[in-house]
Amino acid sequence: MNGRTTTRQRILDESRRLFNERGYAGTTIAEIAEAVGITEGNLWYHFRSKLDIVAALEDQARLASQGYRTGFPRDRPLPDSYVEIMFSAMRTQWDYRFLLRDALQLTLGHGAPPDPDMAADHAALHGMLRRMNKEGLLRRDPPADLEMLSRSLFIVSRYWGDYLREVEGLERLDWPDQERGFRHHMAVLFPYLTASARRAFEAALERVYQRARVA
Amino acid sequence: MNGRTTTRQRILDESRRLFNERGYAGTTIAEIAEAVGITEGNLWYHFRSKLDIVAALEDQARLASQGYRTGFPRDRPLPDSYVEIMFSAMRTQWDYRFLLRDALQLTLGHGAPPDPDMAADHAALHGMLRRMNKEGLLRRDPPADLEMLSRSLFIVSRYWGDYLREVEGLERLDWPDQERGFRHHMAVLFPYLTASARRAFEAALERVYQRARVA
Amino acid sequence: MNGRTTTRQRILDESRRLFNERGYAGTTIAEIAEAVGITEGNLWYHFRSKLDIVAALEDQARLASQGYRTGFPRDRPLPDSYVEIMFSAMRTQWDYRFLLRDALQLTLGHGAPPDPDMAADHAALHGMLRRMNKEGLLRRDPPADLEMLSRSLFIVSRYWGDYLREVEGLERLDWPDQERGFRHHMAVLFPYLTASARRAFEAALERVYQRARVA
Amino acid sequence: MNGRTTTRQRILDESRRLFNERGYAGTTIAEIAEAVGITEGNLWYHFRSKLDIVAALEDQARLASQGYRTGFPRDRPLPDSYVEIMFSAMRTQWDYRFLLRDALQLTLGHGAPPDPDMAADHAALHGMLRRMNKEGLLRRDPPADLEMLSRSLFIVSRYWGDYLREVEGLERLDWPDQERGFRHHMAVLFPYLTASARRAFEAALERVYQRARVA
DNA sequence: ACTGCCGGGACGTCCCGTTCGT
DNA sequence: ACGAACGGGACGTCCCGGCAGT
Repeated sequence: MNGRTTTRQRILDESRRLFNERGYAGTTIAEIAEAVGITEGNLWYHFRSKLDIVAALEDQARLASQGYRTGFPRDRPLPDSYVEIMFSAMRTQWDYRFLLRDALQLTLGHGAPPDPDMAADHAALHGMLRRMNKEGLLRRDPPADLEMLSRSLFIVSRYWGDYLREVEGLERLDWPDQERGFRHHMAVLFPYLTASARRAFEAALERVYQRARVA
Repeated sequence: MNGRTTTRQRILDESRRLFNERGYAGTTIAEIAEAVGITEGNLWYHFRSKLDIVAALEDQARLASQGYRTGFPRDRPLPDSYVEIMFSAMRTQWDYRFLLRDALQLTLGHGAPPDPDMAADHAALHGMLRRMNKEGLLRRDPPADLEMLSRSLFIVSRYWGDYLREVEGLERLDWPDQERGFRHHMAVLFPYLTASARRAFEAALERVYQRARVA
Repeated sequence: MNGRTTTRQRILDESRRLFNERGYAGTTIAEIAEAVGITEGNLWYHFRSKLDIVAALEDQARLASQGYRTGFPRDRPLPDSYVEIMFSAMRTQWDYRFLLRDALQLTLGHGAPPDPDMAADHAALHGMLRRMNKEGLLRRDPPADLEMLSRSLFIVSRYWGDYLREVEGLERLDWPDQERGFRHHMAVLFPYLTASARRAFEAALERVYQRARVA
Repeated sequence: MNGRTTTRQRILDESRRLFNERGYAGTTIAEIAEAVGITEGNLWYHFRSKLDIVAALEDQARLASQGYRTGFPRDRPLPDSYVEIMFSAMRTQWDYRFLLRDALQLTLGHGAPPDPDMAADHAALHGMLRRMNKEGLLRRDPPADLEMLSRSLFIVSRYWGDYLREVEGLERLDWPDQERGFRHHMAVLFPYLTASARRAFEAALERVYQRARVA
């Protein structure tokens, strides 16, 4: 309609939305076409099969997650990196949540392994915790099992959106909701932090909040 | 075949399994009938529609969750109640996980509210934390936001199974896996407990483990 | 409608007719269903895919051709066996001609070998010629290459129907047409027969004709 | 790409190949466009419909068959004309075989008559046999029914390619295969020839073979 | 309680013809 | 001459609900 090749992107956006809302199998080609405002025939021109759309969305998700995992300068203070990466990861995992939720259906038959990017996100989190431990940000008193702690933290941020949807009936994840999710993530991490580390995290959080409110 | 009304139960069991594995929309009546070993016509005799099966499964799930929420004697020590209830909740939420995951598809159209039992599970957890606080099992030092803590704890136990499936590729939740999940739940709770409370929880955990290994 | 399981057979009959007339790809499921007088949904109950119909027709054809290849008593005079087998083969090859004509489309993808029954028919013909040679029914003067002769004979009877359709525009193969085809087959064989063998074949032919006219 | 109007010819070549291999209905516009290496929109520029392609191919076939039917000098010895015409006819009938095989689908609806060129080829063959009879090349002993003989001969050469494909699984008709086919054609004609005519045909055959091996 | 059969409709796919812009 | 994009509809598949018969 407006730009040149926007139709393809509009298809991807609407597909992602519908897949997330109704699941892959619960979404029909006709619904996608209608949401985009084109005919099914035209949709077929852009993507020859429903799985082709998923493949394109997978590429998008991969690009996004690689972006925030490698895109932050190593010399930044750890709390800032931690907060920013976790926020980006939460957002991406939510935006493409059907990829994980319906993974079993999507790979049914050609037995693909579980998504490697999920594990990569978790590994990044685990790595940051180890670095925080080395740099003395974690308390020694209740000795933390970093592996277990990182997994719990991962779960809280990964499934925060699903929790909201299932328990509170929300269908969209606005900024305040995401902020709340991150606070729950932090509620798990905080008792393991030293007093000074807590202050550093609070400050880092505040910086991200302000930037987000501007945008 | 053997008993009188076993067919109905076999239908429910297989449906639950398939719905969990492939999602509601991704499972066909024919697949259910074939898995049970009966014809589609016979299946129709027992349940007139696919949603009727879901309704029956919802009743089962409701009965189960009400059972463990009200079935424990009030005079038991809190740690024992906590551990047993959380274990039962984890199991039930996993066994009927499609009810939550596909809730949006299942209520699509007749706009039903989000599942009340989920909120009830969370409320029970919240209530136990408040009682634990009153009885002095929680530390005062890092003052816990009980609402937030209970939500994080809920998320860890509720989505532990999904995490395993998505990240580690598991398709079944055996006892060791459930035990691991509960340890992650505990890793979140422990830094908020007093030293004596921790010992009480460890003992309660051990009792449940032994009982489980016997069965 | 009338009998118990006739629907399945009616589907096979109409499918065979339409596949022969319009080719496999040129025939639609809707056309078959309409020709049978049932809905597409019901047709799907009997055959879950278009290729399933073809598979069932292949079985029918295999049974028929095995029938006439093994069903004739070995002690009959050779000319009678020859005539009867060739007639039956002509009929079956015509009735299921789409199986051969569209073989490439039907096996496209799962690279099946060419139909073995065709080769079996040709082998049976070759074998009869060898027996005729041993028993002195063939002339020695223009020494026949039996392999080549049997192939030419096979081609004339196999493609007689196609010839009629393509050149004379016929769509059905009535008895007089089949008889004409067999005469062309015989026109190829006769110059290779001894005088007495010719008379024996003429008599065998006459017997088949009379039987056919009665039926 | 290279020449100006080559695209049109490339379309015709690939279409003919695909139609022969998969049948008219079994071939899609998209497949043709992909085989040629152009877009469907561009293909539409050259041929507005699938049937337009067929019409152009029919013209090509007509031109070719008229060429070999009228292109041979009348004063050549009969055996040479016979052999050369039959070879050319075999080749053309094979190259455009889908025109005959799928004739029913192609004319479905606007009830066209069967292809006149087929009859013309057969008429030419019949005419040559009559001339051969007049010039004493045929034996009197087993008196040949020229009409029937010419039809059998026609069938053997016309369907030789189909026979190879159906029974021997070949997909291409190389020169040795075509030569074999012509030998089978000759195996039908030979017993009707006089001894001297046979020698003349053998010599004519040899001349064609040598010319073919050079090219 | 269970089977065989059936109808209507939806889904994913895909095809053919067409229009634009370059 | 050619590529990008598109519309409308058909095809094969398949699903869900339903009923007669036993």
